[in-house]
Amino acid sequence: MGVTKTDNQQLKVREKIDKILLDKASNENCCPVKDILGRFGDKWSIYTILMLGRKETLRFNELKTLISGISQRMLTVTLRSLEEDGLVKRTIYPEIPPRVEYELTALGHSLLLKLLELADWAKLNIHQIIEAREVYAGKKSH
Amino acid sequence: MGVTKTDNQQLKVREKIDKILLDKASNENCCPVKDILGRFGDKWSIYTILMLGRKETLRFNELKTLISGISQRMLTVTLRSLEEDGLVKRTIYPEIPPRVEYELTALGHSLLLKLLELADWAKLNIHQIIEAREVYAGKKSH
DNA sequence: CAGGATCCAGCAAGATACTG
DNA sequence: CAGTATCTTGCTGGATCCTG
Repeated sequence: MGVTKTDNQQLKVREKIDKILLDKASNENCCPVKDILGRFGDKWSIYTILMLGRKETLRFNELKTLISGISQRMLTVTLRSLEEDGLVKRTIYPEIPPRVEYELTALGHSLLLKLLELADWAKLNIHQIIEAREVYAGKKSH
Repeated sequence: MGVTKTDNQQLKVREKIDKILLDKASNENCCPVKDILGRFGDKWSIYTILMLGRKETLRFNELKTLISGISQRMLTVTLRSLEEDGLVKRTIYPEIPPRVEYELTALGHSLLLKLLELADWAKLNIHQIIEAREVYAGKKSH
């Protein structure tokens, strides 16, 4: 034998990584992961997706109130990029005063689920990370 | 009845979101997800983690070669922040010429797995997203 | 009410030169 | 070899004013 279960897992992981890196080559200059993560790696996208996940639809100023600290411009920019990626649907009602409603698309909902999984990881390990940061800070000042 | 399976799923999702947002309140000013995502949402962290996932250990210049386009400074900064969070272990061998080896910690490996899951989502949906972008671009110029 | 346009500050990130 | 230090720049994101 000589091949443990851990070794096998390792091999699978490396295979997967290689696949992703291959995709990168086939695409222009960026692997999908990086592209996607780049999208919601910004300051507000995650909050926005989470907030939209809590209700069916939300209006612009409702979102602005829910996402504390966001500026008008950033909310507009964030919503536009999410809309552009097909994660958020924007519906304009030609009324006076104007009304615009935002909601997650099916794609947006499926991303939301993945984000929640990642959130679980984060919640599970946040203490380890914080601890590591303290250790690191301690070593630095030693 | 009147409560479909979809409704139940929706409720669970919203519950989960609420939990995350509560954590945000208990922490300083940031939910764990955002904190964590902020870390590897930058330009190079993901590549670095992926590359480190392919080998046991890697030296500074090996990494620099593997991650095409990264500058010396950015590699240093990226590795330091990953080390600070306890995702990467840095071992210095006091030789001449100096040798420094980097490897993923257990925590780093567990994050790698989650990143690969996200990568799967990205690979599965990248075409939908690209299509959405084209539709959006088409609408804009219409 | 929803958001477009503009201006500006601050930080992220690149290039270059130097060091233990 | 594996960085650090410094300078410079480009873009993110904020504030403000304006419009359909």
